[in-house]
Amino acid sequence: MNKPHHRGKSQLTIFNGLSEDETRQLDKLSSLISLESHSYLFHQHSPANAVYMIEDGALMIERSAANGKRQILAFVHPGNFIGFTHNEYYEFSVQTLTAAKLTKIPRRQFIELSDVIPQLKHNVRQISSNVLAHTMDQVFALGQKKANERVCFLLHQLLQRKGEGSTENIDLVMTRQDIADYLGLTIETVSRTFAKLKKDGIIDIHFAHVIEILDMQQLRAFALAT
Amino acid sequence: MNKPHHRGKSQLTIFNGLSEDETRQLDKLSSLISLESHSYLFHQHSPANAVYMIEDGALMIERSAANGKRQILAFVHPGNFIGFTHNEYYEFSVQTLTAAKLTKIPRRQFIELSDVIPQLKHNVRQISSNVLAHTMDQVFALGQKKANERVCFLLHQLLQRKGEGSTENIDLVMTRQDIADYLGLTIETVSRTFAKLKKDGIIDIHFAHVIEILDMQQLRAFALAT
DNA sequence: CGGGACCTTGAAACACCTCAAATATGGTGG
DNA sequence: CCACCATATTTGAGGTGTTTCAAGGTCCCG
Repeated sequence: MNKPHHRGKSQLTIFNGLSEDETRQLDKLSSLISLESHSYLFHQHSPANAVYMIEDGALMIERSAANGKRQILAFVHPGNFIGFTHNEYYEFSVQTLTAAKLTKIPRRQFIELSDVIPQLKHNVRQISSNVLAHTMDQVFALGQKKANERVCFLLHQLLQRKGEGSTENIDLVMTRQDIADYLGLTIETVSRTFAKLKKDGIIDIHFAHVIEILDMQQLRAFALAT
Repeated sequence: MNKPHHRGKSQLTIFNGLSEDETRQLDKLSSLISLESHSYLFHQHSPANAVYMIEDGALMIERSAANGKRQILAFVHPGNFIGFTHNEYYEFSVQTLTAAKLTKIPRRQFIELSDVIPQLKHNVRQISSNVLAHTMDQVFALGQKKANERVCFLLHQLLQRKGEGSTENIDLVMTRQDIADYLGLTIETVSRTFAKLKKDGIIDIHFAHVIEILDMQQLRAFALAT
């Protein structure tokens, strides 16, 4: 494929620090795929045949249970690397929140390549460490934080993947239900918590999906509380 | 070191499938350390200089916050491999629940060795996958399960590391507070939940720390609920 | 046998959930 | 471009599970 890969500002991607030749080797394995909004990239328990890098759009990683309960494990964005595992089957599903474009790389071949390109191996390890760290953060949030702290935790995460920029607006591409399933709350509690944060002057809600941070200091205090 | 390594029945350890020579190479890097009960192996944010394999005893992985809140990330047992990271600093503390013996291996040298021994590399990857899977299970439990389901979730986990044996007794080496901090509950809720499970005939409580499973089917139903 | 730490139990408060209804939003066809 | 519709969000009222605060009981170890 010849399309340029997404490269975030200072964000870590699998392409970081690769030589042109190494990048070419990866490119030879790659294909670009497009997905519609609210479609599945793959499902839990399906064979883990490929890894993906997000070029454009937003997706969420989810785990569902027989009784219909659903836990969102992460919201992912351009530059993120997903589907990497050493198990035979995926342990979660990945669903698009918007139309999306992804680079697809056969998993076996990707692993073989990462075994011979030290920089690529290093990147993969770094990303894997970050994924685990992110998941541990979520455990802490779900185990120890109150509803308002959890919502701020999410807003803070969404802010961080933009630059350390000013009090920008946050565009929430996910529904309240998605947020609830990420934070272990109900949709009503999420909605009420947003309302309370607005009343307290910490955020403003321009539209349901456009949030402005008014008091960054307080937001961070809630987000990092505990 | 010449002490034999712990090898669980079918449990995956870093030593799985290594040749005698490869095992010897690891042994040359290893030292055996002993820790008293309720002492720290290392603290969050300290330099990640070594990885460890548990030979004997029980420990817990914890993450603490400034305000005193604490989240237990895992209870670990003989055969488990801990401290492996590609970050410069540990992201959690490890504390002993009992007196413990561990094999200590310098992290840098361990990583170098795992780069040249395919089987060791494979084992490390497998273990890392398991750690992430375990953490995702915990996210699901904390986000979606009720108190009784969470307690059964823990009991079920503790049962699994013994054989698929019969209705054995479980020896809880951790305190009710540790359990509470693992499951995102309070100590009183944990205590009341145990009482309720006993009243419902699902478990029996011989001593506070010796639990017998009476109704395995119901326990699993609760543990895996959702 | 005594003392401290841990565990259990009770009662009341509270955060969050459930159920229900009203309102807002965003996409679509006329 | 607007009106309409389906869907998503907000808000209200009441219920429930979990927490908080407090007291009593149990266990273990010296």
